[in-house]
Amino acid sequence: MKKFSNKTIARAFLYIRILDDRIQNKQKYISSQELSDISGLTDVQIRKDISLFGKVGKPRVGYDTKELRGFLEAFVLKSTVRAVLFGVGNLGQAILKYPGFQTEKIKIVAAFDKDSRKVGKKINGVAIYAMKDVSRVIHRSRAQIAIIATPSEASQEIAGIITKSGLKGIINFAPSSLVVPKGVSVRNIDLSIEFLSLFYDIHSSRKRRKS
Amino acid sequence: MKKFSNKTIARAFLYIRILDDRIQNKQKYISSQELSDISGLTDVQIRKDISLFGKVGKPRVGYDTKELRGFLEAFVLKSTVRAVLFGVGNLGQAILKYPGFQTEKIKIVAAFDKDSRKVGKKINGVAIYAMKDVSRVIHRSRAQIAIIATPSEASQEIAGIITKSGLKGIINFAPSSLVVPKGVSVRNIDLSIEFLSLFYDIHSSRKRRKS
DNA sequence: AACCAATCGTTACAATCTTCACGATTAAAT
DNA sequence: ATTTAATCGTGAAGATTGTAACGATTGGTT
Repeated sequence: MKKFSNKTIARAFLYIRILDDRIQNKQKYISSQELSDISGLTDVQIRKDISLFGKVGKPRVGYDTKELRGFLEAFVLKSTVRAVLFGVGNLGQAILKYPGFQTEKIKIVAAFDKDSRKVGKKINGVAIYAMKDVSRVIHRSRAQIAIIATPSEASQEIAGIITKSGLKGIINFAPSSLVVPKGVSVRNIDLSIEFLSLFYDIHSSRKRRKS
Repeated sequence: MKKFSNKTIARAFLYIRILDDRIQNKQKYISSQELSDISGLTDVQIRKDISLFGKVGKPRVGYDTKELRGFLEAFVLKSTVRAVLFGVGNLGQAILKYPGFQTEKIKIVAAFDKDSRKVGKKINGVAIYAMKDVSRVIHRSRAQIAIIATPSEASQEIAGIITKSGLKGIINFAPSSLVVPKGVSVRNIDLSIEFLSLFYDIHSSRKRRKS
């Protein structure tokens, strides 16, 4: 399979979202310039990204919104992503209700929590299970990635459970670094670091750039 | 002021957090190798990052944990960050209770919500105000950055209110791109994109790297 | 005192990512 | 039919980021 960089892929998803919005508004074509205005990226970068996947734009016109949407999707969005969630506190519940997942091909198929009062309930249609059922539920639901939204103290232990169950991808919201076996991908989403680096950005540089 | 790259700064915050943990455990020294094992970054990168700030390591011993902590902090963490939050739904409440903020120098000083039933309440010690009071509360609280945790539809309008109030930094959790004046920094935290790109990562490349 | 091993700091190198410059293409106007 | 203007696609240059190699320093060992 041809390999595209992480950054290109992340931008491709952004383009797809913008395209979905324009398709809904019955817009037939969109130029790299317009995509640039919306996304904050440069028009050249957008053309370059898209051209990595293939030639699909029409000179003088731009890109056919539906065609480009389908084109990008074929490369990056082959199937629905099924995820399981660990930790149904505020953050976990926020994730279960996250609006971006409704339209995207992301489905949270099960949740787990230590609190026995939560077990057996459903939130936004997703059932909450006890920790002892993790392995069984993961296999039965054919989950592909896991989300850790527990307190930091529990995150490493849960990462172990997750990898033992065979999952190869983890999104970690706990402010901790996880040790995982080779072959497992981790994305750390660290709110503190986002805050602090934004703050640093504001204070250090007066001539601003887009993030 | 000397300028460091965003990536270096983000890693510096990560080092600080690791150091805090080790300082709590009374560990006196730490090597770049140990930092590497914990963080997943290479030891060379760590030494290089740290050396950008200055010479502070001791050959054959490593870095004095407290000294390095203080050293990094002096460069990147000059003062407490005061933030206001827009939208007190699940995500907003998760942010208000986010454990990473307790120890870090991040303080959420006020929250806003359209829902009049929420206005006047407090969550985790943070008062919730009505939207009409935004400007007044921002100025009185001397907030520096804003967090958008509202539905997407509202995010652009709120970004306008925020920038009119003079804030220069926005963290946007809504799956939308914001148009802001020059001089305002935006960090988009887009959960869909994180999920999808992790999923792509798992499927495309079999020879894995750390993220 | 001399040696050894661990560790930092740094220069040079490599890889990745972005921007630039410009030719190619095509719809519309005349 | 010709011209024009908008837009794409892309090879080359430039910028940024990460890696490797290795000398310099120092605590411990003999």
